[in-house]
Amino acid sequence: MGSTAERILEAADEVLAEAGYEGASVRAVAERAGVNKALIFYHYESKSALFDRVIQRYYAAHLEALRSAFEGEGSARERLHSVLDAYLTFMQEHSRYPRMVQHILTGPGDKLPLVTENLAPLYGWVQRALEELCPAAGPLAARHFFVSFSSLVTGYFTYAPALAPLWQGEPLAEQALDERREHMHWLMDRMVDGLQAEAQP
Amino acid sequence: MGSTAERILEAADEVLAEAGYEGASVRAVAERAGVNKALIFYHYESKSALFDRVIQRYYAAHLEALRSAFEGEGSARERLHSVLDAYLTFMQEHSRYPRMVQHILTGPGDKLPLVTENLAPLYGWVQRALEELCPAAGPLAARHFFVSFSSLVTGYFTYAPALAPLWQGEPLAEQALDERREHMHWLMDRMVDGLQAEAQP
Amino acid sequence: MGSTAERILEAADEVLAEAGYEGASVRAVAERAGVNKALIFYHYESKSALFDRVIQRYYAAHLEALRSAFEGEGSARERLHSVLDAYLTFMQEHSRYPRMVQHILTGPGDKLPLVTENLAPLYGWVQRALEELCPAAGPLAARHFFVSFSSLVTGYFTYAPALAPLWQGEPLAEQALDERREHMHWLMDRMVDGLQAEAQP
Amino acid sequence: MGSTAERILEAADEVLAEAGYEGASVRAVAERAGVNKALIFYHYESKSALFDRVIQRYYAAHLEALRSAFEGEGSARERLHSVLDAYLTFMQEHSRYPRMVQHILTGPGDKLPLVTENLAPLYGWVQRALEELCPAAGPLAARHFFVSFSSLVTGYFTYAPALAPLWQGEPLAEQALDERREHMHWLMDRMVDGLQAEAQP
DNA sequence: GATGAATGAGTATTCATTCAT
DNA sequence: TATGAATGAATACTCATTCAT
Repeated sequence: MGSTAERILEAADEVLAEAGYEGASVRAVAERAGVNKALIFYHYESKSALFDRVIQRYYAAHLEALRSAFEGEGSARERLHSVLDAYLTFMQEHSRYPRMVQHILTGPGDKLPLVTENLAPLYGWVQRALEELCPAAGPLAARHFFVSFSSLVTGYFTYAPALAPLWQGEPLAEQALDERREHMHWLMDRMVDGLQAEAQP
Repeated sequence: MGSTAERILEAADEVLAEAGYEGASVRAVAERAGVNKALIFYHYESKSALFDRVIQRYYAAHLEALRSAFEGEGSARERLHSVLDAYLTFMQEHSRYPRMVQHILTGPGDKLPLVTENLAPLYGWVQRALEELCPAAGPLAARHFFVSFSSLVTGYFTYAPALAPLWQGEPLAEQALDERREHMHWLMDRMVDGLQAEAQP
Repeated sequence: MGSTAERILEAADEVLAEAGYEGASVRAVAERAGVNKALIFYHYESKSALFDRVIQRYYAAHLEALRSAFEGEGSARERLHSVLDAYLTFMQEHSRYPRMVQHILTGPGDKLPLVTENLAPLYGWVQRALEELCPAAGPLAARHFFVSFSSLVTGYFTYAPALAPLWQGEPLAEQALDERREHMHWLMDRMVDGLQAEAQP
Repeated sequence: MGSTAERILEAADEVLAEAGYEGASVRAVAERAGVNKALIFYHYESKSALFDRVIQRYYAAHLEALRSAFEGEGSARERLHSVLDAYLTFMQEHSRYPRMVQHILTGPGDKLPLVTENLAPLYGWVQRALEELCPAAGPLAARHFFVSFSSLVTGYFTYAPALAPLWQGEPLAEQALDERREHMHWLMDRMVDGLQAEAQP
């Protein structure tokens, strides 16, 4: 539980969130974990491998958190709301994670495969969840909604630090996040409404 | 036009897009611009100042591109569509820009003020454009739609490189972007429909 | 004893003596110590901290060498001669030190506090040693003799390299230093004679 | 009078006094003189040549100021006092100069010939002024008094910045310098007294 | 497991100097 | 005379990584 390797991983998590992969340094991780710099290379092969683990750990938890929601019963609309809830709850509990992913996605391509790999299953699930609502191609195809959902959920965490000075309170406070959740469910309903209306003119 | 200072700025733009601020090096900029490293410090005070210029240049152009759309005539719905069009066109022409902003937003806070400063006027414009449609507070307040619009527009560019292997073609190709534009106009209409329905129950 | 950190310190001592703080480079120290440049920053925080150590080491030894002479028994005249002897002996054994101090004193003020700090106790000691001989104020006050003694002792080492071509032999050779010591004791006696004569007219 | 070349020389003077040769930069001189950096190389061959000029200018004025005092009439004692006065007056009017010389003397040897060259005539004059008072060799030879006088005069300016915090007032204020002058004349008298006593036992 | 020491390649930045205009 | 642009070599300092203990 509190093993050294885990303490290092936890420290790496914090450092990665604060500095991004390029800005993060092994020394910073060692200092935060309270261990010798060389020990990090004993437990993890390299800086790159260490931070890969941090991301992988998040992805594993993320996929696990969404799987049951996708596999749930009920109408497409119900399942989508339940997925959105699970998604937002996970993000709320790990608000560093969406920021890390966005940072990797917009950074140098080296780390991109890490994201792509883990995005693939999610992409498949969303495709299936939307297949009865969406046309197979065109601007209302499932793949567009996949991007839209992802952007909407993660974007809020991306913009949060820039919004803080413009808003009255902290965008990541619990109350603010609850309101955001309502906003997103409302959006989701409008999308489903719209898709159903398109289906039967 | 092709002055050395501009060649450096152009090179810095490319390097910043590829590597992000932390990953970018002055040497890389110098090599790409084909100039001596020291010359960069002659033309720009520091690495930080150089990349600030790159961002500011984009922001100036971005705000200029949106101003006329916001100031246009017509119904709220029409103006919103026109803003969305201007927004997407600008992003399409400068697809590195949204990625840079997202990278800064999710990185260490040092460069955050640069984004906040420039986000403020945009925030004000959106508030005004939505004021007749949105309630003053709660989950349907204008500020939530500001985040949603921003996330939707920029998110596509963020996710593009990760989507490429999952989709059949390049997401930033002209045809794909046109389809995305249709998708976003459809979303915009659903939002406005929803807001108008809320207004008169 | 011959640890790497000490080898670096010794090399820094030599380099500082030869080039002065501004002229000294970390590379020069590394080369002279036969170690990697980065190792210097591992053992000492910065160039500034490294050279501070060099000076502090001298000052600690210097103060230690003079303390017993100041605390000795005997008449004021005897104690002054004994202090002068200890002072000259220390300088003779560390002839780089007075030159370093003079160089700092006449250079940019950054490093000045380092000297001031260490000069303070010496100043106090001299004040006390002279209090029964000197008036409290005016041109014969102890503080003037403090400057005069200090200048006379250190000045010889300052001028030594410039004197070498004018004199027949090396001013820092043992024999020359012994003669200089006699000169200074003679001067000291003339000063004490004079002060005593002033006291009882 | 206010020609560009002179403005540069004046700026170089100030910069040299503040930073020392190693710490001084051509850019700093250019900025202070309000001219383009390259112009300095047009008027003066190099950084080294520029600062050499600064020193040479001082030395020429210094020798000129002392020549008449050395050549004056009167007893040896009178002439020595008059030289001391001229010396101190010159230093008082150019307090940067003694500090520059001390800085060069205690720095890397490159600039040493500049000092030695100019020290030689002064050395000869003092030898002659003292020849009737001093033995030809030994600890009371003229050459020792040359060093002692020089050290005493210049040393005060060297130690001034370090003394300021220990003393009540600024050591370079006019009043303080006047008191110092008295102190040195007293010392001079004690030396001459002593030398004359040695001559006739 | 864990540490202190060590290194080569990298970082941003400043230097004195040159040259075309 | 004067300037803006340009450069190669230097600056202090940090990096991820290795290794002996």
